[in-house]
Amino acid sequence: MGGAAAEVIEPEIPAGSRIAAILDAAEIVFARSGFAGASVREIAERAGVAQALIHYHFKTKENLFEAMTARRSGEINNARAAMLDELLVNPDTVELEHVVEALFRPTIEVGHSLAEDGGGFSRILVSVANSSDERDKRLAEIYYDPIAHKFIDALCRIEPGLTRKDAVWAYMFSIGVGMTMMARTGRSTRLSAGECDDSDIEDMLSEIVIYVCGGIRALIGNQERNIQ
Amino acid sequence: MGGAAAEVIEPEIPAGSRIAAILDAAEIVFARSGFAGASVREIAERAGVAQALIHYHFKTKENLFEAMTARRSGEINNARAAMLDELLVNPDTVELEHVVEALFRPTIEVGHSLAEDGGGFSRILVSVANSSDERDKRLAEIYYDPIAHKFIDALCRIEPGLTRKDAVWAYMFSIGVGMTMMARTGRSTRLSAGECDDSDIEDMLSEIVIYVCGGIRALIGNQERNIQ
DNA sequence: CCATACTGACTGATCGATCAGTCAGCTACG
DNA sequence: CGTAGCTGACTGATCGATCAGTCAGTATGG
Repeated sequence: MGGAAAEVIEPEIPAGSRIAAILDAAEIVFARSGFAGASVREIAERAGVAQALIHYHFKTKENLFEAMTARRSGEINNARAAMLDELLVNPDTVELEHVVEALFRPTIEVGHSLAEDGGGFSRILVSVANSSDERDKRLAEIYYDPIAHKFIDALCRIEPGLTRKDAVWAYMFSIGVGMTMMARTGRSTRLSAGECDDSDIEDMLSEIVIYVCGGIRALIGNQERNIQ
Repeated sequence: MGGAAAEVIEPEIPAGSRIAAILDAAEIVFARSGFAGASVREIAERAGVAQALIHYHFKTKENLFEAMTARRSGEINNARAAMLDELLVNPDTVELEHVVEALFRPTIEVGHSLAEDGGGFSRILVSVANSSDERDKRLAEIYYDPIAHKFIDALCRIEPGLTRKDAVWAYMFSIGVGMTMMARTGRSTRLSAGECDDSDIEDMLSEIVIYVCGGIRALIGNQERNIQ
């Protein structure tokens, strides 16, 4: 019930260290089994360290989960912010498609780095974003609300016909579409008998950009209809 | 691994029975804590039965989870199919908006029946749909792929400009948008300072229909651009 | 010499599952 | 009618396994 008082963890993790090994292992295990389903023992085993070392560095399983989330979402959101800022240097030439691209591309590029099946952090991101669990909601608020506001502001700037309210809906719905991409369940492949391969990320992303931009522009159109 | 040989469970559950009480309790507990996070003990306690009774009726925790999923998804998908079939009686007058409405409305109406915060089965649906876990993927395939094919077929019929491939993408992306609605994390409310209330289901649904139809129509437009 | 990094051995709690056994109700037979 | 035989529903007690977390103690490098 703490409320607003929450701080971002970002403690400089030296690559190649045991701590990094633990976080890598945690990413794989949490991605496969979820928070409750994962065991600290398995993470320790995969990282090649004693279980007690995890508690030594991170104190609790929850802290470990947060540290792992913080590391990757830092990477992702720095890349997103950089792409967005670069676009907004010349605001008049920015197209909606560019903003949507900046929203999704960093997520898939770092999210699929680890784990043998390319699932990695993306899977964790999906479950955190969709969870009603208090822990997950808190993480979403701390690590993803700031960048969300940046993108919502950008939408309002480059599409002046969009109300603030519709911009928030547009953002939420678009993130929902992105979840389809990141969950990587193989369902689209199954439903299409192979035509829609959700492991072909480039193809999928180009379809998503078309769909999402169409959705956002429809919200603008609707607003104009309401005014007239 | 098993493969195609999977059967739909649908064993006629008498309402008011102890079995129904167990399923109701399971729905609430699984929705709040997920599969791994939920305990059979807590479900038994909430249902007011001995823990052993759950194992007597369902044998394993997994079977219980499947039975619970089967019951609600049966309800939801029967309603969806009925709405869709009624629309397709007069295929020429059907608008895309009607199909999208048929896709989402039954889900929210039965999905929010149980559980104090109105979360109920919707939350379970979200996690099953986005999970890469084998158990969840199997459930999605058995209980949701058939209705998915129906909707994809309907999209192709009423929007002839849509290729089969883009219809599958359209379906997947739209389901992704629907997840935003069903997860009910309160994030849209937070990001909009109250303007976008994700507990106001009617408002949310009307925005979703606009967005989703815009997205689908954009995929049609893109196909035409490719041909020219 | 001392702090930091690290470990093996351990704890109490909780997990899903199993067990023998109770009990109400039904059937069959004399 | 009555009672023996049987069944399905259900329970309390308890199983071994596994969980997150603790702690005393060791190794190591500046």
